[in-house]
Amino acid sequence: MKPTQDIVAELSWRGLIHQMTDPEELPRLLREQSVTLYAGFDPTADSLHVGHLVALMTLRRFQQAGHRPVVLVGGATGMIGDPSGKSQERNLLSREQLRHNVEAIREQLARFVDFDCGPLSAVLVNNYDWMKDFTYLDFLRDVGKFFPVNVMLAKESVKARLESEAGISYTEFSYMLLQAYDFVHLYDEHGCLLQIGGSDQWGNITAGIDLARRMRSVQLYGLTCPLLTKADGTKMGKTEQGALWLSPQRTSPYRFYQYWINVDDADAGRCLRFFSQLPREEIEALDRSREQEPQKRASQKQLAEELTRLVHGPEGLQRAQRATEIFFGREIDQVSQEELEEIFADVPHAQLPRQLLEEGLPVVDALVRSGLCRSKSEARRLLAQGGAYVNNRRVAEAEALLTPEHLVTSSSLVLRAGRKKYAVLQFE
RNA sequence: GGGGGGUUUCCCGAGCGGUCAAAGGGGCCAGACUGUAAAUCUGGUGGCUUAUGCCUUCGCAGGUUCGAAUCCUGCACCCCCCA
Repeated sequence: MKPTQDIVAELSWRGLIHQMTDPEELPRLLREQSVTLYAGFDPTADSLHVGHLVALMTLRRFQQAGHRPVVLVGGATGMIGDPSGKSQERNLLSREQLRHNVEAIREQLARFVDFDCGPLSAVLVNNYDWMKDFTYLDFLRDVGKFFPVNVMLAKESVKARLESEAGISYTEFSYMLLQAYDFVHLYDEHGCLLQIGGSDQWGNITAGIDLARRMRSVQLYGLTCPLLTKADGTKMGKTEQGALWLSPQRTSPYRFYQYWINVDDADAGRCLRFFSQLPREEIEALDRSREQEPQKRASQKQLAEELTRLVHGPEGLQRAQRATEIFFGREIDQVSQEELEEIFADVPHAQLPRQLLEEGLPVVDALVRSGLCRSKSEARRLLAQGGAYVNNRRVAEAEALLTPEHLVTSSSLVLRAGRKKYAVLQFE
């Protein structure tokens, strides 16, 4: 079977190739035949995050180009902890936790690759399945024997930790053996020839290639994607609340959407190339749009729309856009309780007795009780500086009172502090 | 073991015994400008019934004094020099 597209050329103009083994042979192979390839994801949390998105999208592109992806969930490797790119030894997760995480991640993966499309259907595997019965002695004899420690010590992931205060445990040191063996196993079981991953995975990937050569006398390949960093050098996908997660429970579709809407111009081009499905001409048209009419923010809108739809589905996107309209729109008038609940779903809510409102609740108190201000002094300051809003209408008088007239539904009203911080007050 | 220096509000850092809730910078918050951007500018940045008022805060515990972050004593931790 032939691939439908030159994947290397595609990845290349998008800037998605950091390194590959055998740059002569691999592109030719990928042009000539449909290849089975894999990428692994360790279940360190019950959701993937934006950091995983580069590899995920690349896997997706491979499938669309006519190759077959194997997605590996690291039930076994997750028990050990990958030292790559980590400056500290990490705590081990419990088996319970891992099982839960594996299940959760499994569902998310289905959004990116197609598990039901004939011969190119993606395959989902868990390395716990083949590692769990591998005894320590067998592993040392069959796999460990092929790993010269001096080579292992030279790997960047290990070297960095050896030189640091934190050091590295034998457990994490052994991580690369497991990942290397995964590659060999997937070659045996699925004819997997290529492993892809982030640039920090290079050492682990080449370890697998070496192992396959020694154990099976076969030539496997590796390809890594660059790490997604911002123009200022910091990591993409970090928010004040921590990582930007793919799970709607951890990061609401609204916040996910907003993250991309707010991407810096300097980063938008790279993001589009990395994450968008748009063809080259359209992305270049967006580049021009950013130059000539930046205020339209066409790139950010495209990015936010496409990614939110992919990760949260069309309904998720719609909710995020509707919320955006309200959040950045004019005054909030009458809305139904359901609508308000939906739009402000991930905004903090506070419940107060209705009587307070009947008696007239000072805005200062409301700001504190909603959690938007930490003290009355802070609330007064906010009021004085013009940063306090009730139902998106600025309130500046320090003594202003909230009354039932301020309700936008039968029992709720919306407070805002500054540009973007909201809270819903419910009176019962 | 001997000698010296330090510990200040989120961080760095200044601080005459009263006029110190404590300079300045950073960060953070708000506002203006704008494109829900960046840069810039302005204001704010312990709490309280907003008050020429009260309370809490300057490593910890005591003391001197009308009055202490500022002086004294002890304790803890950190740094430097000599042995």
